[in-house]
Amino acid sequence: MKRKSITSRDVAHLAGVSQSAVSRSFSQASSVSEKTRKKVMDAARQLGYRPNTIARSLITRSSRTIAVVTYSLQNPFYAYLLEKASRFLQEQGYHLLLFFAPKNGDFDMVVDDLIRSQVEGVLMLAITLNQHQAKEVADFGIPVVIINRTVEYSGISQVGSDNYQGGYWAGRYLASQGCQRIAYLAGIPESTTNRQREEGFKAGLATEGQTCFAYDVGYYRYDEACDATRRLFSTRRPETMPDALFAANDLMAIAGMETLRDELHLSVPEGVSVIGFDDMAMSAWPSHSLTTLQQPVEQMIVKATELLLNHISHPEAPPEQIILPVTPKIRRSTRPVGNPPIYNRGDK
Amino acid sequence: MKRKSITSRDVAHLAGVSQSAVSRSFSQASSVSEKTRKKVMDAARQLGYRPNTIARSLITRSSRTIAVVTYSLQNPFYAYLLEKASRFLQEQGYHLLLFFAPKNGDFDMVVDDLIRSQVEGVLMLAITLNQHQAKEVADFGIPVVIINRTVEYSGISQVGSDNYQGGYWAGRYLASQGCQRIAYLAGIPESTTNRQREEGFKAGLATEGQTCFAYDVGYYRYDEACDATRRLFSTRRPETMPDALFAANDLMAIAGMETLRDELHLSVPEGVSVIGFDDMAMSAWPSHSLTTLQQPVEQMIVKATELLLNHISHPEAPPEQIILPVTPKIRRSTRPVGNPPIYNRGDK
DNA sequence: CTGAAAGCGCTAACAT
DNA sequence: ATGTTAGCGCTTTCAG
Repeated sequence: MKRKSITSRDVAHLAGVSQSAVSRSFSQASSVSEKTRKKVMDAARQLGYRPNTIARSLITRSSRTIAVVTYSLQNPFYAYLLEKASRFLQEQGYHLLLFFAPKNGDFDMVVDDLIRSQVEGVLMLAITLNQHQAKEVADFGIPVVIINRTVEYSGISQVGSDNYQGGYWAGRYLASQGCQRIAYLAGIPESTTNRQREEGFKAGLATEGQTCFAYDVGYYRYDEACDATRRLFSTRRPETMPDALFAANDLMAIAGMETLRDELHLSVPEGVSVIGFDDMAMSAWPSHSLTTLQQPVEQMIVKATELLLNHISHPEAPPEQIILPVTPKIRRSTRPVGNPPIYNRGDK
Repeated sequence: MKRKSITSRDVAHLAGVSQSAVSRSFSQASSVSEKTRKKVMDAARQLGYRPNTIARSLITRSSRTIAVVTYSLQNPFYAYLLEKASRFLQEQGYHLLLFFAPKNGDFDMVVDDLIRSQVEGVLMLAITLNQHQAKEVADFGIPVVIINRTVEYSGISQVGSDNYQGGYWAGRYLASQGCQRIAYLAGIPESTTNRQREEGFKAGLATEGQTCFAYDVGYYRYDEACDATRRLFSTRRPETMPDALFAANDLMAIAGMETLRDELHLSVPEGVSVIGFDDMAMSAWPSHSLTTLQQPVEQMIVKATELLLNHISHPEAPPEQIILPVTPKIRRSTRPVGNPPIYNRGDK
């Protein structure tokens, strides 16, 4: 980038005004006469001048940039969150710096990078900062809002949905429907989302006098969830085989269904009822038609971005934790109430 | 952002060295004695100092930032492209500024914003710049690489895959398999990807003496593709109903299959063969098992980012157009060769 | 190897 | 309303 750029000085020369007149002309509410502004704008157009955002940021000490940190876009739910949030922030005149959390877990570098970049705020999508990292960002005075994950550090704002309630609904619904052997397919075990969904689920089962029949871990990933499903249903004896599956997110629920149907030759919902969590767009597609707990994406984004913007303009505003309700979406991956399970495992 | 930040001056004071010594200590290959560097680093740690990237960019005239412009992440294929590209660039030490092209098509503002941001390069995912916009960016001296879309402006580098060849394969394969009435489900009609795929497709059909039996437009979107499929198959007379469908991308192909199976009660592949384009992760899932043309994502990203980085370091390097081969993935959405089509439209 | 000094391109008082 | 001046926090000559 050694290309010499056109500066406000150049424009000033050509327009025959002072350099600050140029600056003023390009800032919204500054006192410039229409005449000078016009002269400046003409000269600017002629030279192809653009104000240098970096120089402006340096002096105003505001980058108008927000960092969005995410881990993976493999899960369409997060791609959706990202797009929504980005568009919103972009409309508010912010720039978006995108960071992916490294797969190797070297998150400290990202945090460091974040801080150096002078971003005015950080939006985290389902990323857990540890204590130390969270404090580092907070101590630096950068507002952070975490979406869909929580962190044990009260200094940070978080918005998520009611995972416990969702899990509770799933557990209770399956049990009340006559499912007898209900399995749980966990996300990342130590994640708060997973823990809350799991606890809620167990509490829901308990209302019907049941406990979790089987448990495996899919780490919120498609392929891992396929494996876990195989393990969960790897028995030949019907009495040890689950007749329902609650997965901690939709991606895993769909992986479960695919594996059940295609590999294990078990039918959904006749043989096994399946419930997910999130309600991604594709969960509603006919081939999946997944019963799930819908997270209010729109609301989450609105709340999170509002919160972030508010923290930016009012640094002393106390952190908030917002929990939004989830909505059960009953589709065709669960049996209608009362129907007994039917096994029809193929023999090939 | 009125929070007063710790500057290199503060660190210099504490460490008892000059401000430039601090600067040197934080830049990789600068002549500083280990002793001074240590003093500086200690002081820096103590104060929680981070070099201000903005100030650095201003003076070095290099922001180490690349803009990624995309239109939508609704299509998982693009989410995947974005993640791959971002991670790669991030590993190269670049920051990523993410821009979404506004839905209302007001792309000029984004272009302007891009330029002001002093990004060193622009990576466009499936976004068409018009002549004027392309020139604007190029004239400013910012290298641009467009992935998976082409633009009629020779001053810009582009990397895509062989759309014509892919379309050709699809057309020829379906025709040679015995399909008689092959329909085309177009993406955005005027997009180059669509035009090339369509032309190749027709050429492929022609080798078997066929022409495109029916045509409709899905704009590369799921819901639009469902509608288009309904229109395409809205006949009662078997001889006017297509027996195969080639969609310009996987998302539409899947939409087609879903609609065919669930609404129209036509089976795939027995009643209708379906081929897509892209090979998204989910296309391989059992429930879709979509025959498609695989784009070499990994390669596309590698080539595109290499090209971009190269243009950044060698501004005079001429633009290149790279076309990568696609690979047919034959799955279960197409009939094995020779099997005659079977209609089994349900009557509900 | 290190410090002093001169800016990068812009905004924001401060005068006029 | 406009020009002048002083930096924003840093890198980079240039001396020493």
